[in-house]
Amino acid sequence: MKNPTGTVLYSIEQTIKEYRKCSQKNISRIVKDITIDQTLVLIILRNKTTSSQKEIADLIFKDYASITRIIELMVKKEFLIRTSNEDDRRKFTLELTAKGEKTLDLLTPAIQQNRKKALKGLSSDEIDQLDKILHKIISNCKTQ
Amino acid sequence: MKNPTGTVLYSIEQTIKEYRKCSQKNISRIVKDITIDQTLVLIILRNKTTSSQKEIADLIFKDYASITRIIELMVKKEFLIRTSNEDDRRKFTLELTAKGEKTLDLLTPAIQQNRKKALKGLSSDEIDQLDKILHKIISNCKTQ
DNA sequence: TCACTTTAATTGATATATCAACTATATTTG
DNA sequence: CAAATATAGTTGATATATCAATTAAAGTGA
Repeated sequence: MKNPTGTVLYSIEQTIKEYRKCSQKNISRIVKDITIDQTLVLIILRNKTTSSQKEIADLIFKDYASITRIIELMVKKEFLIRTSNEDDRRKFTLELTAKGEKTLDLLTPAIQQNRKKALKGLSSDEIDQLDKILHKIISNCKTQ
Repeated sequence: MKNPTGTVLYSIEQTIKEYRKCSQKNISRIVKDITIDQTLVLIILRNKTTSSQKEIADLIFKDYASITRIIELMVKKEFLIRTSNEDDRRKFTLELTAKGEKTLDLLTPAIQQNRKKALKGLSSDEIDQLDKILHKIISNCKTQ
């Protein structure tokens, strides 16, 4: 393997890119006009309808600015309804529309299949090991 | 740890994001006006001045369209010189300018430090393990 | 209560990601 | 050789990433 950096960090980047590419392809087969990031937002909001944009951003490691624009698109495409939160008028309440629900239902099998496919042949021991090492790297990067 | 997907794939994404954020911050301290992707292109071109845009794209998993635009910016900022290749006139030859060389020299210690910091406390055994598992995932994603 | 600080979200600017359509040049094949 | 095909790169459109500056609403403390 030619690796211009000579570090495993390069493999991490390669992995996530391959996974995203493959996931997007499978999702697009079923629903055109939705991205995997938008799908992830649907997943988050289905479980917890009270999420604010900040909570979503923190949950999926995105900038608030990115979330603003993703949500905006999803509202325009009628996957979501955004209403201002009366308890805290800086916030919004985000909910799936019927179309959003239906879309997520349609995509759920593909999403599960994508994950299963990516992790095929890995023992739960290997996955635990992987997660542990990754979190060590995350913590290293965070300590400044 | 709250993980909305419940899979390690989420940790992979988180890891690369933290690493990129941390790397960009340290690079920006030294050279303003350069991105980590541009830095990576400098690194690649220093080792092998004959690289075409396609070769660079394949090496760092980027779309040809992305490379076109990254190179364009780097030429504009005078990090690179782009000349058309007489052997194959579809291609270009890319070379670092003196400014590109100097910039990379300036950044090299920070780049090495970033990598070292991210992987601090990991045994070479763990790193091998990590790389092996990641390549299994990559290969899973590629087999369609 | 009023000034100060913090928080949630937005906006503008710029960089990158991705897909599709396209141009120009090379290569292959009948 | 001519037609078909493949390759290298570009361009347009749209989505996301990131930073900095800004707005509006809460929260805090004297």
